[in-house]
Amino acid sequence: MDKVNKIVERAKKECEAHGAVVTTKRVNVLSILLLSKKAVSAYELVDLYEQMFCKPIPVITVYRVLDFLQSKNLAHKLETANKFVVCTHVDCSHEHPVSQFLICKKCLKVKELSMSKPNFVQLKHTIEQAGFHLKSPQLEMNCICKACYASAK
Amino acid sequence: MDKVNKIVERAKKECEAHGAVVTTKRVNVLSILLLSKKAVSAYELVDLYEQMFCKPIPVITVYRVLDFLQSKNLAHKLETANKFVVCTHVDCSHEHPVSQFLICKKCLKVKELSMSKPNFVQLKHTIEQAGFHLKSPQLEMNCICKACYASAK
DNA sequence: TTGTTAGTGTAATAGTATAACATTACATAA
DNA sequence: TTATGTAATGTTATACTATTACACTAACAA
Repeated sequence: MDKVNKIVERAKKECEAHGAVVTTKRVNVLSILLLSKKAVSAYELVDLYEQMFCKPIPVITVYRVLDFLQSKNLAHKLETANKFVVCTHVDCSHEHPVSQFLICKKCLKVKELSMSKPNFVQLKHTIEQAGFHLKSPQLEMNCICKACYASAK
Repeated sequence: MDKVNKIVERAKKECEAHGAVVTTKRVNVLSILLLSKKAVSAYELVDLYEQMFCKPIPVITVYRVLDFLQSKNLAHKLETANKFVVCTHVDCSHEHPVSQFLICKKCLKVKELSMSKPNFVQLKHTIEQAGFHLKSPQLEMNCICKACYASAK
């Protein structure tokens, strides 16, 4: 719990540095994401919020908080899973890189990697050649984690 | 229309070669996908089906047909859009490659590229290093097509 | 004080997907 | 032919994901 508080503190500072208002709900939702070992849906966040903070939260508010967190690069939406994760780079201030998410489709554990610059340049080039412009480079890989792979045998 | 029929004929042969039963509904849904210039949702398929064939089709049947088409590599689901497209490699019989989908988030036009073998090997290696196994290598890129990009100015 | 804005709440609804169970069509064995 | 099994399809209901429209509140500025 202490660990989480520390990370939340850091996130708060990030927020303030970006001119963002840090409300209780935003901190609480972020805390849940930080505590979660896996990607969670908006409706799961509603349930977890009530469990952890003994207060109900409407799902629309969760979506709005998630939008806010995403706009500050504190969280990501996994489009292939319709679930959300905290940004693992929340504790570093440098420019946000291209993310590659390895998503275990069994347990929803997620690992966020960064793409190398050369790879990114190459990718972008390929896309331009095909007549498209890359909008938001976020790659999601349909994976199985070691643990699930082992237990599936 | 003739062109579509030809492609459907080819798909039929593909199906039969794979030991698949080719029903009217499957052909019809495939035809709609072939005719569509963009990715379509299951419910859009329900509407288009009724328009084109003057017969209602339950959405569950559409989902089942889509599952079938996907299992035969005749169609793909775009996970980031919850929409479906015909496989552009439907007319070649070789082993199915890794697909990279460039998806225009404005008009839903989709281009399906194949990943080079070296890139795939590298990707796979990276993923293994991170403690995951790649399950189905399908990459979806959040893009804007040239036409939409130009008209957005 | 009044006005403005950001944040949040209430209620309804749109859009995506599947579960559970019933029925039909067709092939094949008895 | 009849029985039987299997694949395909249909009916109904429901779960899950996301947003719209409008109302309310608090904090701050003019």
